[in-house]
Amino acid sequence: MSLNSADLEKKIRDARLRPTRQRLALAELLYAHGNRHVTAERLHSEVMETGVAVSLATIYNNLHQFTSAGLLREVVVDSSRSYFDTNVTPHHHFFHEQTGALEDIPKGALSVQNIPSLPEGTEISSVDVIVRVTTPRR
Amino acid sequence: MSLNSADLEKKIRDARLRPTRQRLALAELLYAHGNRHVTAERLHSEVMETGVAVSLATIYNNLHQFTSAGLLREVVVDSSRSYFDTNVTPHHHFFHEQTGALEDIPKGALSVQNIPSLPEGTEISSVDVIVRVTTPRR
DNA sequence: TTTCTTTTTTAGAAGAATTCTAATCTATTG
DNA sequence: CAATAGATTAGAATTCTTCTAAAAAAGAAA
Repeated sequence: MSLNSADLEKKIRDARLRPTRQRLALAELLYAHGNRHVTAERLHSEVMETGVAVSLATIYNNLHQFTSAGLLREVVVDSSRSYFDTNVTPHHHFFHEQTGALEDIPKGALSVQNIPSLPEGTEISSVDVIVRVTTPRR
Repeated sequence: MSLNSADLEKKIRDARLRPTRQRLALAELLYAHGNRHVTAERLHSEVMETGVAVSLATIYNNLHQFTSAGLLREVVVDSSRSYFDTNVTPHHHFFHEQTGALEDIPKGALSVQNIPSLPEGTEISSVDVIVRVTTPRR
């Protein structure tokens, strides 16, 4: 759950990336305190607050590199921005349509059954379930 | 399945919208020949091909107005563009990650079970399942 | 019809998220 | 250290979408 600097550096090295100041700062925010769902903008403002200057281009570069390396998973819930999830094990999501909050649905509970035959010549890459919720007004 | 001009005009009027030349042209493309999944750009180029000039702003306006009126449903599968589905009954989708093709999963087959308790104070707005598929190389 | 009101369309500007570019900088290797 | 491969950066560019304000078209009323 809680990774120290050495763990974070190993995680980055294992992904065949160099442990730069910027990457370590991002990894700290992403992995040092449990699972998270972040947008590029959110991560950018968080890292700036820590005092480590990281350009937005670097945020995007690293979100994508981490995703390719299997350290992050992109979750598509909103057509206007991308969310990245540090929990890369198979699981689904609650998405609050008003607040934009994304929350994991614990693995095991929800199940998807009877997926019909796939389009000719294809194989499943993933099955994503989004339970969209709202707070009803009164 | 196949709607004629009178049907299309009624559909538009029932949504309390005026049957303008542009709306009729869009409705024709969307509803006259079975269910479809379209992006704004695709619909724009299709309508231009028919010879009816419709600005992109109008395409977006109408996709949203149709969606609010329950004539279309927005399907979020790709963070870079919006897809609109003319099938507004509850159902799920196959999404081909390489081609961008979106395909309905017939209702009835697939089922989602054991949705755990919702975040405090919320209610379900919709449950969306996307089965992402790929064509394996070779 | 003619006129009046409301809705719709439009071009183009503006906005937001993301990607690109090409120069500079840094981590690693020898 | 020096060389080099990889990383970061500012800012420009791109893409998709929304906004703006003015002109056009539709519906209602007389």
